Amino acid sequence: MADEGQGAGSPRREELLEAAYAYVLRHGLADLSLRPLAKEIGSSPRVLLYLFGSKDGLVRALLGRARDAELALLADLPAGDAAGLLRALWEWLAAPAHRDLLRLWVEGYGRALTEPDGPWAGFAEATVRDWLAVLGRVLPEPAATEALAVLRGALLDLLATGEARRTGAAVAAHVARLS
Amino acid sequence: MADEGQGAGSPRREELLEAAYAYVLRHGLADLSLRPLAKEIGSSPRVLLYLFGSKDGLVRALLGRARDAELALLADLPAGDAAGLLRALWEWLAAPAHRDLLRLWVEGYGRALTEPDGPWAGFAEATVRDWLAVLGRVLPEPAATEALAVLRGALLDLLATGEARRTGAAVAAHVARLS
DNA sequence: CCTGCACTGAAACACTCGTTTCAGTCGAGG
DNA sequence: CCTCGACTGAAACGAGTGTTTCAGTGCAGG
Repeated sequence: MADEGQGAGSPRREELLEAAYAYVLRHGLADLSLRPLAKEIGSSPRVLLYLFGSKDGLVRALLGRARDAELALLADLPAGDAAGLLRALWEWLAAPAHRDLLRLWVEGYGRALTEPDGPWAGFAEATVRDWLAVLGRVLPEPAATEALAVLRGALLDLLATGEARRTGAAVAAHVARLS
Repeated sequence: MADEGQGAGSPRREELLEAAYAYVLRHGLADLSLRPLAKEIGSSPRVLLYLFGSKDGLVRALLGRARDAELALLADLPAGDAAGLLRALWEWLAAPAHRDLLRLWVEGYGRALTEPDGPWAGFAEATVRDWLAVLGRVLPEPAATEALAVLRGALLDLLATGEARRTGAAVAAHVARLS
């Protein structure tokens, strides 16, 4: 990496990354600015640049942090049949507590599509692969891709309309046909 | 509207809007800036502000223009059964010629979720409603919401990975179960 | 003690941003 | 001719941007 800054694995860096991550969950990544961010997490632009190398480096670290949160979810899923897995995934996606993370996720996804260079590069494709790997263990193609599409599409619907009942019913209808 | 500028329906405005729309399809909306945009479409920031009132007014007009393109698609769809409709929709979504529009669409969707105020407001929900209205004519709930989810989810997958075969097969599998 | 190293504060640099001010140009209507 | 309104160019304004420079602090190991 050419942009990691000086304190690659330092504890102070982890600490600030965590605080910045919490900040970004609330404010989004789109018009992230160093001065307001630094002020709210009790740091300074100078220090963020020192620890992350550049703003792009910071954004990359934040995106990586978001992906870690996603991978953590996918890691400790109840190992069972496909229907149970999908139900667990949707329960997680629909939980209000995860809404901020998922909004951030959609934002990063959108940016990654329009700007294939820059810090977002590869973010969209990476999450598709991550999820497909999990679903591929319990479903053959094309059912895995279809299940992923249902979850992602229903999530977009839910985030935009807030209608948990309708979107939940659609996912349930899909799951019901699996068994 | 408080932000439409002076030349609400002028021909010059339509002309520049069209040029700006083409520009935005190529460059995305995220870091749109008046000076580079004006330069490339043969105008000036001064004029854009005059015709659209503010940058937000311009962005709103561009988002409206994108939605018009979407509504035009939904309007002249072959009236038939659900399976035929879904196949036609996916064919449109997967067409390389529409990729720029769809990327712009994802970007606007993401921004609308993270910034409920501002010019993006309502964009995400509006497109969900538009599509659901069309699908609701040939499919009952929860099948309509599910079909929308499959199309949207498969589209996200396709835009990120470029794998037309796999995503197309997933949509086809879903459609096949309808009849 | 002293040297090095991780870290930080203050201030400046060199932009770019949306927007405004002022001064026009041009063609149509009275 | 004259005026009015639509439209435009040049330049400036003030704020905010990522980043750099310089000058430190405080604490570890030799």
